[in-house]
Amino acid sequence: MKNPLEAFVGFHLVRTGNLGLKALNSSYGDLPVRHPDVAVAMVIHANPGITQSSIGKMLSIQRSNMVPIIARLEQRGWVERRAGKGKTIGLFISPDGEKVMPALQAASQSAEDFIAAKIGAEAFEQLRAILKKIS
Amino acid sequence: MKNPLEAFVGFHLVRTGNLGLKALNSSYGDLPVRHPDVAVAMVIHANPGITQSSIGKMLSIQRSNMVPIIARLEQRGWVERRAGKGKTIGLFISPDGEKVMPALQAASQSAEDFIAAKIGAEAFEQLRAILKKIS
DNA sequence: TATTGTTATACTCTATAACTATA
DNA sequence: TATAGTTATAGAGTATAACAATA
Repeated sequence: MKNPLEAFVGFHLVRTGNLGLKALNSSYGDLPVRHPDVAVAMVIHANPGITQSSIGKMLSIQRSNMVPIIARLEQRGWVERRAGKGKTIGLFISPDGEKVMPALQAASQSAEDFIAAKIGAEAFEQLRAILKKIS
Repeated sequence: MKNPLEAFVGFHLVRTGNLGLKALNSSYGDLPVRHPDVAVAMVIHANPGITQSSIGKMLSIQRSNMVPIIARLEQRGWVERRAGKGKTIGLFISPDGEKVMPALQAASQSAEDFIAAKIGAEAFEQLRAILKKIS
């Protein structure tokens, strides 16, 4: 049976995007997070005091869709909000958040390993370089 | 501002997958289709008489999620169903479907061009080769 | 028992519009 | 005006369970 979609990068991107999604979310195991939560936590961790809007721009997440993500992270006590200029709110990883960050990093890394094992180390590195070019 | 996710292929895949999704769906313009419809139509076109289940396996779409896709294609008169062995139903592109296939192909190709323009022809070909390796 | 088609449903993620508050 | 945060809502896509029909 022929798969005519193999020639189309667009369709491939959609499918492999879903593969990445499943790899990431299954890697979290019992951790009560989804992949956007982890991504946002990592960005806050690397940029203490960053605002929701800035994170949204960095990760291509709409402002409105940032709200429930931050709310979850705050509710778990992993992220703190401190008033900034105007209506802005600075975001910081809390002490409890610092404790869980290594687990989040390790889980994300295991998803990386899963993908690398699936396509081979060489293709994996090429893929990383190209995707980096896109964003 | 640092973006720690640039190091993670998994997150990249999710984001670029969404990029591919938007590129594809916006390329269809006035055509009353979404990207799964086009993908399925292309597979039927390349494999006359194929069953829903086989398409689902090829494209990683659940059996249950194939139902509304086929229903839409049939309702538009682009796809015909003919009884096969047992409970199986063979799928075929109808004459009306044949007429619209070039437009679907062209639209999908324009999405390809959009992505290629975004990352450059060289990276695009590398990307195609690697993604082909995944599926 | 295994496969196919189907229905119903829940969940995740994204998109849009509109509102308030601040500069 | 422009930006930040928020609320509400709609839509697309995926996942799961359960059922009937056929081999």
